[in-house]
Amino acid sequence: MATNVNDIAALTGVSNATVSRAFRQPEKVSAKTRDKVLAAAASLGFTPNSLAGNLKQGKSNKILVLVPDITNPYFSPIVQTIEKVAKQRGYSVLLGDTRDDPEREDKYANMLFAKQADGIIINSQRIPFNIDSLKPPFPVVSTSELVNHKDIYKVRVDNMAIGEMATSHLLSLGHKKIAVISGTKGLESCNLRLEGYKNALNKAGIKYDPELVYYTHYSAETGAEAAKKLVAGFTGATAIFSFGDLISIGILHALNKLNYKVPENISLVSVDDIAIAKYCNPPLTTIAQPKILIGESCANILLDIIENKEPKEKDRMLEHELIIRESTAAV
Amino acid sequence: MATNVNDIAALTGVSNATVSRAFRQPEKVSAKTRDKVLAAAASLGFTPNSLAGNLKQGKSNKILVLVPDITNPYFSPIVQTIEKVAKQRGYSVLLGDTRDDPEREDKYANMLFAKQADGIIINSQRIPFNIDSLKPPFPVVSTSELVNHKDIYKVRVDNMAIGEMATSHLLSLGHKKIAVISGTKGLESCNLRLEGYKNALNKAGIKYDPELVYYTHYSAETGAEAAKKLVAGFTGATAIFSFGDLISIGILHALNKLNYKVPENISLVSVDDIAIAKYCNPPLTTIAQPKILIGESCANILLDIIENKEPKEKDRMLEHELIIRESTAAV
DNA sequence: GGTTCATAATTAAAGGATTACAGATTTGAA
DNA sequence: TTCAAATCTGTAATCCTTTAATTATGAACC
Repeated sequence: MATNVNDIAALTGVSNATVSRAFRQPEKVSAKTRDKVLAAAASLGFTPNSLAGNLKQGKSNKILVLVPDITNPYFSPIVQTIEKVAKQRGYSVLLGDTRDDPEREDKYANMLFAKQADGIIINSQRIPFNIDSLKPPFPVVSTSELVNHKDIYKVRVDNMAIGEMATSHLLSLGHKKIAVISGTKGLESCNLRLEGYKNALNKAGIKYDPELVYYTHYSAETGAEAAKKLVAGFTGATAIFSFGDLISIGILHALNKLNYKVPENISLVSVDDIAIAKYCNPPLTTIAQPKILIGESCANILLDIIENKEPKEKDRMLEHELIIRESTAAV
Repeated sequence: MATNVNDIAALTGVSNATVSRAFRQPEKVSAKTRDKVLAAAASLGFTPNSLAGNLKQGKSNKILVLVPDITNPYFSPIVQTIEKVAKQRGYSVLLGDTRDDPEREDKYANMLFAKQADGIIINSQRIPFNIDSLKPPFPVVSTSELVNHKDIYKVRVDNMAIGEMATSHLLSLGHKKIAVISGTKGLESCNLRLEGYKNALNKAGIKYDPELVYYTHYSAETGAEAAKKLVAGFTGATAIFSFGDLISIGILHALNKLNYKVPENISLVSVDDIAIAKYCNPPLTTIAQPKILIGESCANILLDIIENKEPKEKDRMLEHELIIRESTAAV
């Protein structure tokens, strides 16, 4: 059973170099030789061992994609797009589902140093390694703000503007008491969205009331809990700005159980525009994040870095968009 | 800048073999030497190059997971679980999102032959390579029926029983005219579920009516279209058995637009129990597939094969369960 | 002190493809 | 026909780690 280029070389009477070239740089081999080699390889079921090639070339042709939760319909299309672009450009995707566990993040990051991945796309707040141990340009792209890392390539969205846009939409419908159900406390994106909320309130001459802000996590389950608390709080809010569609799905569920009608009794706007947002009952008004574009940009920028094509922008800010559906209405 | 074991060896005055062992089999190195080596490596930021190790050992420590659509909330938890188990057992996951495209499937399968992955988990109908080019036990696990491949390890669910269970549930509520909205035509799982539907009908003495069967795809969008067609068909069905929760979400949306109330006007049961099924409006009655268990089994079986621990069962059938929520009611 | 065993460390040979460089052959022009 | 240029092929070094086989070290005991 043929196992390597030498066997094929022996069999076809050419050198191992030629066999290798027949696979990797076919244009450098005469048609006749190439056909002969490829035919012999095919007949013996031989495929060049990429591990050897990877070692020799010092390159794995793989990129690592870290997400906190692949199950979250916000992240999955991003990963899907990254995979698509990567494959087009000749790379494979290693998936690291970190669950926001620093230990797992660290372990995955180590694959970069062990040369198992040529670069990494990080969809969480942390950079799980000392950036100085790499020499620039770092093969790293992050989708977070990372205010302390000006030297890292980023693809992101203007979270402050998003907060302002969502709030303004509710204000324009006449809402004055707007509750916030935020994502995980402490996330920079959440801070910024809240900042935007305050700005919009401020411009409308409405005083910010911290009592109206609830913190939860990016899941339907915790969103439902937050909604229950909100209702129990008797705040008199006529609208809710939730920081994620998944949270909104939980809110919708809880509100429904409590016989609150959306949008008749209370309006709901959120962020993400995940695939099922338009199929909710009622369909969600939400601020769409350009998930496909985010994925494409992350992948292309990272691969450009890896291939020494300096990407244009170091900090790419992508457009968001308000999608008005049926979960918001005038007071 | 230190780049390999030899550098560390020179620096610490031991041999490269000892450096290697300090990392891979630390128990075989005296504590003193180990500490010295590891300290030197740490101070120089050295991590052994896994590509070289992989080559030498003829093993990549990676597994390939093929899914038609990572965005589908049925697949994402399976992948998430596989990733978790794999990491625990020392493997990384390469993600292949195939979109049911045979060309992409083939390309990915080739990674197995190029030694870039030690095994593969396939969540689609096809085995995208000639199984005979591998020698048993094949490092392949499939979640499909694959009736023509008795020699492949499988982890699956009893789709016929599922079809029967869903239908029986509706029958027990007094429904007599039950429409089916199936997944993609031709999928073996769909055939079997339909078979189960027929069996249940048969036992209840109800004649099977092919006019009541609609084919669509596993997405909310196409599910909604199918529902519209169904309503336009004036079949008089009082219940729908949809083959996936995602389809049901589309159905719910369409029905809602058409002012049909679920379950008052029409009952709806489906399959999967995806995470948001219980947060739908109304919450979906559905037959849960054991997604976590499927993921765990796939991963453990595959890794057992890879590590030459013969797995117990070649064809593991996992339990499904009817979860009664609020989308079904008595006629 | 001299032996005997463990234990620890070293030597040196893979593992399989890639590629710079050199040598060979063909092509095309004169 | 001849020679330069272009194209193709071969040689051999290299990528870096792992590990079988071997040797060195040291502890324990008589």
